[in-house]
Amino acid sequence: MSNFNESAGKTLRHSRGDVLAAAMNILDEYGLPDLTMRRLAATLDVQPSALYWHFVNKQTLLATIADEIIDRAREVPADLSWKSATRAEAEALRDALLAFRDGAEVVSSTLALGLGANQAQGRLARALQLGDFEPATAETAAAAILHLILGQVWHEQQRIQADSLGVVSGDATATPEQVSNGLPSNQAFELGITLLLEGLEQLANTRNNLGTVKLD
Amino acid sequence: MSNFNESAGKTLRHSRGDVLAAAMNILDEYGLPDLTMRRLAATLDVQPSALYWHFVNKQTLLATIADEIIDRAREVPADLSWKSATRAEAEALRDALLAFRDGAEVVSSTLALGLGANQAQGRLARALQLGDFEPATAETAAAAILHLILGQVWHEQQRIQADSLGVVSGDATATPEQVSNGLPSNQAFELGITLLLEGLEQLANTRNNLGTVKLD
DNA sequence: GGGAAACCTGAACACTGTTCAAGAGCATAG
DNA sequence: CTATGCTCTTGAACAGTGTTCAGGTTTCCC
Repeated sequence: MSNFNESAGKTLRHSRGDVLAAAMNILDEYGLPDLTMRRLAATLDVQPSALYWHFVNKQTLLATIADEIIDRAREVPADLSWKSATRAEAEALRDALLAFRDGAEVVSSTLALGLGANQAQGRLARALQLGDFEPATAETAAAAILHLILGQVWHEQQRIQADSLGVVSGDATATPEQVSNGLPSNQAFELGITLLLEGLEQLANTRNNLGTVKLD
Repeated sequence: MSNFNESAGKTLRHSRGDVLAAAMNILDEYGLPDLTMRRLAATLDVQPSALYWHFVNKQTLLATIADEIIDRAREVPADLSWKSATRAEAEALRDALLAFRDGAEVVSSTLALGLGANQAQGRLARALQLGDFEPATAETAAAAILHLILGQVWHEQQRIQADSLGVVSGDATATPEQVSNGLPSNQAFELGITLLLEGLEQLANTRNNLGTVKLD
């Protein structure tokens, strides 16, 4: 039999973590549409059916990836006000999503299917609890912030990919920052959560001063 | 040859509008996963390839559906303040999304791909312009509101479908309103846009009083 | 009637996720 | 040192997806 294994390929018998890592590598390098079970199996030198021993579904694979993506969001300082803490959590979450190609879409989908990625909302809600909001209010506001972040980053990552391809948008040499006459992504994100945080502070004030809240 | 056409089936030669209508019917009755080109063709008594004369892609079909969904959003009164007008537009948009099964997911996807559904953001931005916000600010705030609506309605419609199936969530006879200890959908939506609108009003005030805006 | 445009057929291509019986590889116990 | 059992993989197939294309109809209009 051949004795020297050239090209360093055949590493037999992978673990669930190996499959997850390989999947996240494909996702980050080639994007979500290229993350197919057959391709994933090929990079592991394995038949596609072998993957189903580690993950019962492709959906649970994606959910695990989503959990891992948001698990990598950095910790925020513990001695912040509710407002700064919430903003810091939001920024950490945004960065975590941006750190992975198509990260927002993956997390969005699995969150919409109710599978995973609850930790994101949990962290935001915990930061909000530092203010004296009712639990249901904090949880709902956290969901709102999360939806805002996911929508914006999804949009942003889509445009990154569209720009990487040769998609010309009408005029040649279009201003790279504002495609649809809005603010650039960073400022758009900052504006969004600032608006929500200001709104929440207003809510806290009226609650403390009047005891009841009057909307609009 | 047979002379009486029984079972009232064969209506030959459809138009683009027919295909669109049939597709929207499948979407509303059976959901997005069941909206396949083969099934659509079958309901029209046509081969799948025939559909590609009317729509070059399935994606453009979905984009057209998305446009149609938000086109059906009701008009809002013209004599409102920027705040009431924006809220009214947001509610009209939400209702339009809820009126169609998986409406939020369809609009979300096609909007993320930059294909259509810009009218939604346009209407929100136009309402915001009634306040004296800078155009870029109004456009960005409109995008934020849109993302919030899409995220919440997507989540809501997902749960509607999950509840229609036999998905039990831990405890039997779980409270039908709040699954993850947040507010019910209507109030969650109301809270979300109220926060954004209050934040915007605060922004307008500080701008008018100080000439410059200080965040956080 | 003739010509052009609108619309459709039939068959294939290149994929996708998923299932299943069967078989290797490897550790632990007798 | 063989045997039992668990972990992981094979190979082949199934049922489904969006899409293409050359060649036919049917319908409208001059």
